[in-house]
Amino acid sequence: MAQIIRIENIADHVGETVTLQGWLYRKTGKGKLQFLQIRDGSGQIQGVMFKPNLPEEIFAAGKRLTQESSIIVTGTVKAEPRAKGIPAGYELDVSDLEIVQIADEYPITPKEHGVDFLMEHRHLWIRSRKQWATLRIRATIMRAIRDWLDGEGYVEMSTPIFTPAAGEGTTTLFEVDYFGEPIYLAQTGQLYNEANIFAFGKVYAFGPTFRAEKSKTRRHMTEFWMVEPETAYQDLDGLMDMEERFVSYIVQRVLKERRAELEVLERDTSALERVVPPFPRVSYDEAFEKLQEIRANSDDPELKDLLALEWGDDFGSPHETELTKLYDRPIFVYGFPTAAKAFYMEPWPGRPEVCKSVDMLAPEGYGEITGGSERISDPELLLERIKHDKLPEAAFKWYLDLRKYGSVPHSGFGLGVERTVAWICGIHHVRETNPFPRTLGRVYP
RNA sequence: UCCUCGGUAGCUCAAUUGGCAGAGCGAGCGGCUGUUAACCGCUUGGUUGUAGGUUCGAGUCCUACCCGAGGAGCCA
Repeated sequence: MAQIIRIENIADHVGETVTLQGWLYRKTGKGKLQFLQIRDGSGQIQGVMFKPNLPEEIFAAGKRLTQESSIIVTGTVKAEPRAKGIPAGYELDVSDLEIVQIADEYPITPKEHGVDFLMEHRHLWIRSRKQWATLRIRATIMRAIRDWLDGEGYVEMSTPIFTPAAGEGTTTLFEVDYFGEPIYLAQTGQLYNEANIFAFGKVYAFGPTFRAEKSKTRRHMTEFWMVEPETAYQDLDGLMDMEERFVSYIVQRVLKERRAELEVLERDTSALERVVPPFPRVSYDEAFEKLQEIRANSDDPELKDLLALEWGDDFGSPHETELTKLYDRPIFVYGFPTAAKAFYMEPWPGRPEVCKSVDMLAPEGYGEITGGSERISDPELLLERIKHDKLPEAAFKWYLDLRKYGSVPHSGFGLGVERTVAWICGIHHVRETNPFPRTLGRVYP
């Protein structure tokens, strides 16, 4: 054995003899030549075995290898411009091969498979190139999220996952038995973060969140990750400024650090290069007009039906999709009708029928990736809204307290990690952006 | 909950009017010095989602159910 290295560092070892610990991803034999596609979790490289250059038993060991067999391979690193590995441009001239285990017949072949089969084998599917690339990018996105917020002076706060039923609408909450009492898995940490900002000024929560929605679409999961920054002394305009800087940083960071993975995914990176501030800001009223226009000009009766909308309705995904088609970068839609939004959102000055809410819609049909608002800071108005929505006042006592002891304008948003990963990776369905997705009707594996 | 489509070999799919259940891939064996979804030859492969019905005969037609996919609704 030589020095053990990881494939992602292969460029530092050209001309050296090194050892790789990994798995056989694929093999092609050609008589006296064998090509082993080796992966070690950090990358992929082709190992070349030429019979006349090797002891007979080593070459024979190569022939025995099955897909996903675990192997320890020693060889000389060569620069080879035509090699397609990850990173590209390197090859390993194999001199020794140790078999750790000959893998059983592996169910996932290089050919095509259906969604159900792949989801049933998710524990193995994550080894495949595109899944591997997606999940590496996910990790980078999660790191970029923390790096940007930490760099801006935000303090990470853990908010509870066990929560009392703060309001109505428990139909979308997962109920848990808490020593005989029903409690619920958190849908958001926002209300707690509104308490946290009065102690720390700028905070964020980052973790899993749970929604018992019976949604079976490519953008829904019952368990997903969300980052929720909340900022004191920040109004709606300040919120949009912050969001566009934040999201641009994440995208540019992925472009910088995960080129090889984006290439595996065949992602059009020019669409990502354009993600720099400022993002277009479209009011609900303007968006409403645009959608009416698109609907009027459409020849497709089905689309006309899907786009039917009255002022005051929240947008569905068909509306978001049509709207984002008009732009080549993320957009903000702000000023939604108050009736369609949550009780805590600050009303628009002089126009109480709309509120200081904002969604960010990703381009290329990906739709909503963030939702946020400026929060009500006036205690009397907040109480009025709680009563208007017939929410249990007692449960919000602590929340109302926040408006009594040094209340300030403040705002925040939630960004859905899986939807963001899907957009940046150019992946159709959010289920591929989480290693073990929980969706309606599937919790295995 | 509603709409649409589907369920046949380990996988992806085919099977004409109701008439012998097939192909490719995978796997196994052999061949090949530049493959990378390799290629060539041979071998291996079936409770047609479940239950019932019609029929001389059902993968195909009928009924009910189960499961999956896409979408809608729903979704701070």
